[in-house]
Amino acid sequence: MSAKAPTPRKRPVQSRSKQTVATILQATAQVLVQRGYDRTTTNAVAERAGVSIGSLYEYFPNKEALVAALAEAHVADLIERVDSLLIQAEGQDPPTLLSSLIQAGMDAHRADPALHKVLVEQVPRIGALADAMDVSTALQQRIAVALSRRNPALPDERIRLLALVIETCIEALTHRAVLDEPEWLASGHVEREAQMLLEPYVVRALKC
Amino acid sequence: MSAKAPTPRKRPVQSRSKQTVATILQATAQVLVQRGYDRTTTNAVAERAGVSIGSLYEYFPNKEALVAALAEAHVADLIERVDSLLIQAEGQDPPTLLSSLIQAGMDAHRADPALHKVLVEQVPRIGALADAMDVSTALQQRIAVALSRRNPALPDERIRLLALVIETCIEALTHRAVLDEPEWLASGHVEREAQMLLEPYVVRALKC
Amino acid sequence: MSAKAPTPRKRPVQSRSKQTVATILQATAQVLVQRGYDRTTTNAVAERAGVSIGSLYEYFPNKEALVAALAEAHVADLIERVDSLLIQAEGQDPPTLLSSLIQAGMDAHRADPALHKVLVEQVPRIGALADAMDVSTALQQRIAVALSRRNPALPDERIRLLALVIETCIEALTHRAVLDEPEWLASGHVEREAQMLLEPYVVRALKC
Amino acid sequence: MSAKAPTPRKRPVQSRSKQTVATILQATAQVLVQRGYDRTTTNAVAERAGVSIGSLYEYFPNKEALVAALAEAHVADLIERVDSLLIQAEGQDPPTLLSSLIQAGMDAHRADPALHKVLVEQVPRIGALADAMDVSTALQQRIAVALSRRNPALPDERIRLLALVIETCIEALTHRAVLDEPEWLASGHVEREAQMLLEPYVVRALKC
DNA sequence: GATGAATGAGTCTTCATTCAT
DNA sequence: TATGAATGAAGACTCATTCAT
Repeated sequence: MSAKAPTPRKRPVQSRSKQTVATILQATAQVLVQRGYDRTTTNAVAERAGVSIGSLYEYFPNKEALVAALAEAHVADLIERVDSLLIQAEGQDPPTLLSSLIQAGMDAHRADPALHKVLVEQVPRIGALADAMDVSTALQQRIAVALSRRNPALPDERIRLLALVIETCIEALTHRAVLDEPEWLASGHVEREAQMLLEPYVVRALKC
Repeated sequence: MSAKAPTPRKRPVQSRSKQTVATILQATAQVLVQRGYDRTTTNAVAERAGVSIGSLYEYFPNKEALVAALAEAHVADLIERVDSLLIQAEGQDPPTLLSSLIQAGMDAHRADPALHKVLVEQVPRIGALADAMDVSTALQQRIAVALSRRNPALPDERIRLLALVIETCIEALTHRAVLDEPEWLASGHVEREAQMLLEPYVVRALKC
Repeated sequence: MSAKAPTPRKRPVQSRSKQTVATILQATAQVLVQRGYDRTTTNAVAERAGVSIGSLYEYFPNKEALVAALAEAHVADLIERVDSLLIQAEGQDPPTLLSSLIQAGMDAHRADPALHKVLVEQVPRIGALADAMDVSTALQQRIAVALSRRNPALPDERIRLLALVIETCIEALTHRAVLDEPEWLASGHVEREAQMLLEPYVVRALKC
Repeated sequence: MSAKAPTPRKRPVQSRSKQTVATILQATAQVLVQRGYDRTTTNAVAERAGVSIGSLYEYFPNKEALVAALAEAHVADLIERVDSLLIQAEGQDPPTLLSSLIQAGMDAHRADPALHKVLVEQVPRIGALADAMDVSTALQQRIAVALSRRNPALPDERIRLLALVIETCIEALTHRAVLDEPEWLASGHVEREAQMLLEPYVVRALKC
């Protein structure tokens, strides 16, 4: 719960170590979802993972690093999904691109919404955790690149602002749907609405 | 930080105790901004407020309630601003209404952005805190009413979905601006962009 | 919960003060029975009594004195009952005397068994409280006097030992009945048994 | 001291931790005798035991459980003594049986009278502590069995009442002697007196 | 006398982290 | 590498008691 200067720990190289790390991260996710961040203790995680608390600290220097690793994995997964959809959308027109982005955002959050909720609502965005959970910056960069390809004439700042607006709204709508209105997420209402909201905006912006 | 059965506390009635409560809440905000939620201790708050720890617990049963009271006040202030702008926008056309909403959101967050940032990023949305910080529901209801006046023919669910989209996007853009791009907030870029994004969407939706 | 050197407080002389003291003692008994000694707080007593905490401390220097006063009253009541029965038993033969003693003990404990139970089981016998709750010494003296009248030839130490045995057993049987077997108390079984136990013992002892 | 939901603690399995638990219990007894129950703090116990406060809480969830464990051990020791004497008294006549019971009671209390006094006079009979300190029930059962063997014809309720009277008186006389008149305990006076009191009663009761 | 807001020393208890085995 | 017993700093919270009004 505090911020020390953690001793750097070894990265797992052997497969057994990798397995241990994976087990610990799974346990972290489970305990996090069950108890919330504050009531998640490293001891509980170790017990759930079936490893000793000493072993846990062999791989993670402190609690923050533990949760950060989990958050990083979660974020990496999300980024990966977006990337793969962006590749498919290569060369498509702006509305289709947008649709892919929306799809990617929604899909990503459907993966483990309970974990996502805890990470968003309870994990303090501070220190290493802030960085680990910063998915927005990465997404905005990718969106900026995609937009820039559609209209290379647009000034850089304009592109960045557009990307910010698009990414912010998709993420926010997805979160709101996941957290508050799961049925609207499932029924595709939110998806459709996002498209209706963003399509005119993007199309017009790319024309200028 | 969890579900206790806290002793019910007395409500401040005399002016002396009202002053004490106000002082404690001010101190809470200061310590929260300075240290973050986790490192905020009730003892530190009491010390900062210049009252004894006992006095703090005279009025707040635990840390959670303390922060919740502060969050409630913050949220109430925001709601009040929106309400006053909505009254002014009474009878105006949709674009102007939208402009007022955006204005209200941005203004509200400009009031104490540092406190807002801590509340959003670090305070766990759990128990009493979750309720205290739920500004979205209240705002969506107000927006729904305003929209319904402009087009009473729209079905209720459609209105609610529209309100959700509008509120979510305004809040998200404001937050993103406050937290990540304060200069774009100051320069009015974000405001203009929000208007460009939402105006076509709202206008078209109200016509159906 | 500790032992300071309490400032001596004034004794109530006016009738209003006496009333207040009585009210406070009643409240003490109620809270004590409801919560047990440890969880009895002076604030709760004051609130229950309908007086301010300041007023309570006007009459009782500390928590210990408060409970001690209650215990003293309880004990005085018990002693009074025994005395009145002993006067009636004046001049009667030993079995009748014994019967009166047993009767007195049982009756006394039937008065407010719940309070009695708390005083016996939870109030720490320490400092002023130890004295306040020492009913045994007083009773043994009275019993010793009564026995001595029946057989003045018995040496003093023998008398004291007899009184100790008699008083101890009556008190213990009554307590056990009150606390564990109320139905045997109500049905008179314990009373009869005590008589059967003590009568031969007393009769024989007084003959030597 | 009330109804919490204490985290379940680990049972000591390794010899190292068994030693720790034993040390903590010893320290508890010492602090209890020195300071009394109220002024006994878990920190003081840990310090006296030479272990960290964390280690104490590793094995005992709270102060109540700590003292309860000690009381249990004390009571178990007492029961064991009675059992061993009862086995020796197997087949002996009632007066001898009675003598053994009295002997057992007195001996048991001679073991650590100071601790016994604190447990009896200051530890609140509440929650886990009430159970831990309930030696009477166990003793009465044993006495009932022994009596029943001497006269199987007696109805069960009669047996239980006899056992209650015998146990109550022996315990009370022993306590009184230990707490108030140690010299009469040492000289054997109390022992002799108890025999004189109970022998006629028991002999007569078993004949009916 | 009465009031009740304020006090703060003192406790219990947790849990991230270390280190002897 | 693994274990898990031990650590202890740190923090939440209570309640007997005081004293300004």
